[in-house]
Amino acid sequence: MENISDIFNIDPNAQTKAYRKGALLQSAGDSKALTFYVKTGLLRSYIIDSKGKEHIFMFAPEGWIIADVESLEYGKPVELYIDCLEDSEVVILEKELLFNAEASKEMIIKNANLLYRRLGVLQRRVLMLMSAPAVDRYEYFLEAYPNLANRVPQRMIATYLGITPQALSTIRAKMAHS
Amino acid sequence: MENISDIFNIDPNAQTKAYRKGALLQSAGDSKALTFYVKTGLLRSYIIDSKGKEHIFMFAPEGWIIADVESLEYGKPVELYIDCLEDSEVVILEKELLFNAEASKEMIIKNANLLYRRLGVLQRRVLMLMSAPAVDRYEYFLEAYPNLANRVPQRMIATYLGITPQALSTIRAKMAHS
DNA sequence: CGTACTTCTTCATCTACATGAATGCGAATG
DNA sequence: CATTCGCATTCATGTAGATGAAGAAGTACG
Repeated sequence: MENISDIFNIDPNAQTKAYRKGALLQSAGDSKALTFYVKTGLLRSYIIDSKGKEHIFMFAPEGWIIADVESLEYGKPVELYIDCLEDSEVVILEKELLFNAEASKEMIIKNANLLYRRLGVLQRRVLMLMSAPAVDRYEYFLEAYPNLANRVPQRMIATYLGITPQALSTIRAKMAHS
Repeated sequence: MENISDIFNIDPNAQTKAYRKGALLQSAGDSKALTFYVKTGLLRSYIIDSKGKEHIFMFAPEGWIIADVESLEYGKPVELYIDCLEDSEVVILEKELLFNAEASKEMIIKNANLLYRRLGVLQRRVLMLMSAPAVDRYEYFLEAYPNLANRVPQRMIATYLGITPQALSTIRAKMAHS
């Protein structure tokens, strides 16, 4: 996750919509996946698995873009819920806007490079999930997103890391004792 | 993982290098991360964790591109090993070629969209690693990459799924019994 | 042909983390 | 102010998958 603010040909005067904390912007099963640019506030995307458990895919603070890319790109049913963790102002984007032919070449290259960086972030995420124990994933999260740790509840950090809130609690307890 | 062949402004006459099965093309600790386009054969990228265990990040059959994107984009030390699972012909790319200003706008848009699709694939991978049990991940792998399952030894599929070869063996035994 | 090597499998044991329940606490709400 | 509710914590128990060892079968190579 790196900041992709003021990019993606986003018209700073584009019409924004305001949502209250807790508002649900997209739901699994929706007919069409949307793309949101976050001007202010904080969004998250997550799935609910077959046992009813939440798993957070990503957080999107101001300047970020968040979407169900798999659904957008492969036409699969929408699977990611997207909601507000804080009061937020967002712009709803058409996916085609990101790389449309009207944009300047420089802008497209800029956007493409940002996507490429996202790949780097996801590479890290996959490798951590496969190879690192929960405590290491937590420490990496704290380093990589220090401000987020203060804005989101522990239980959400836990489901982002792929563990339960209880497990995170004991990890934190152990870390405090040393 | 979808096919990204004949894209990425790859000159079909570009000079290719031939490598034998088992050849190591990139190693953790290398000073500069490389990008490989696979013309024929099969490559993989993987890390070796602190306990000496391998974890495969991805396979790259003919037509694919493979690289340590995190190192390329964030200037981090090279962490991914890349080697040949079959005799292969590859083209070594400069990263800048992907989105350079000389390429046509259409080509850049094409490339950017391919990157976007890769994001969709990685989204799926992360969600599976977080929420799905090993047996589901294996079944998804078989569906998504049916031909790879025949070209790659079980133990590598296991480390791609994030489990041990023993665990995969018992999963397969159970699946055969039903 | 025999030896070595790799892959796959099975089993016994161990461990990281999940699950479920109980408690305390602070913030929101009437 | 009292009540509720969400969040974090702790504990007792359960389980998916790891670990380590050992054997069977296939393959490479002298």
